[in-house]
Amino acid sequence: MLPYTCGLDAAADVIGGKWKPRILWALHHGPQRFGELRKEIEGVTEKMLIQQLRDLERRDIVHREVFHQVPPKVEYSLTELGETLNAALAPLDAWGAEHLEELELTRGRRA
Amino acid sequence: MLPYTCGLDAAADVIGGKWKPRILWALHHGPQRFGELRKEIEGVTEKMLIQQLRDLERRDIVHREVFHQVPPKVEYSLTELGETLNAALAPLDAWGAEHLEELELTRGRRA
DNA sequence: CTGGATCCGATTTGATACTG
DNA sequence: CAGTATCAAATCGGATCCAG
Repeated sequence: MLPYTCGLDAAADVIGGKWKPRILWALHHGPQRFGELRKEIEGVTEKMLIQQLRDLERRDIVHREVFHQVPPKVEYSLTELGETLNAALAPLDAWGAEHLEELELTRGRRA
Repeated sequence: MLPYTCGLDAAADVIGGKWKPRILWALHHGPQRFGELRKEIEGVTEKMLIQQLRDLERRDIVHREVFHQVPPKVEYSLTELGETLNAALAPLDAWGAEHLEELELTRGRRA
């Protein structure tokens, strides 16, 4: 596998995929339980959520904390690295918000 | 299809995929011909490059200018919207660059 | 040189049912 | 509640050949 060619390349690899931006965004507000994330991120299946969370955990972007209780409780939160990533993502979010309408218009059509 | 839930969501949709960030990055330096892009973006096939360029063109991120010559010449450049996107991408690039080493280390392993 | 068309395999995503 | 397992569908990426 080729090394990353620029920072953008590396960052894209971390946040790539359909759900990771949504997850990061959701965790922006503070630690969240699995079930809370599932409700907040509309349309995601348990499988995908777990898969993506595990991946972000592996990359040290999110922290997973298990509370040994009945019923079970697991909380996900941003690590320090995750916080810096989210900060770097903020301008992109602002850009998307600013151009939301035109982006909706040109969405998903295939020539 | 559900509407975008936040700006980040929308932006991710635009720059998503394996090659789009690389393309944006390459066009950062100014207008480029098709062949130049192909050389600069190591590993990309003609098909993928075309496909992604068309998509970015559709979204009004890149501009495509055809010079009716022999041999043919086509130049790609960033639109104004594309420029603003690239600007919003800059912090993300900086983040990736700053954490390049640790990101390389945790890359691509699947549990 | 630019780029369209087709075929194919790999990867990603999803629906559903099940477990501690 | 949090997570797993399995199977199937959709999408993505790449190789190759073809055309203006």
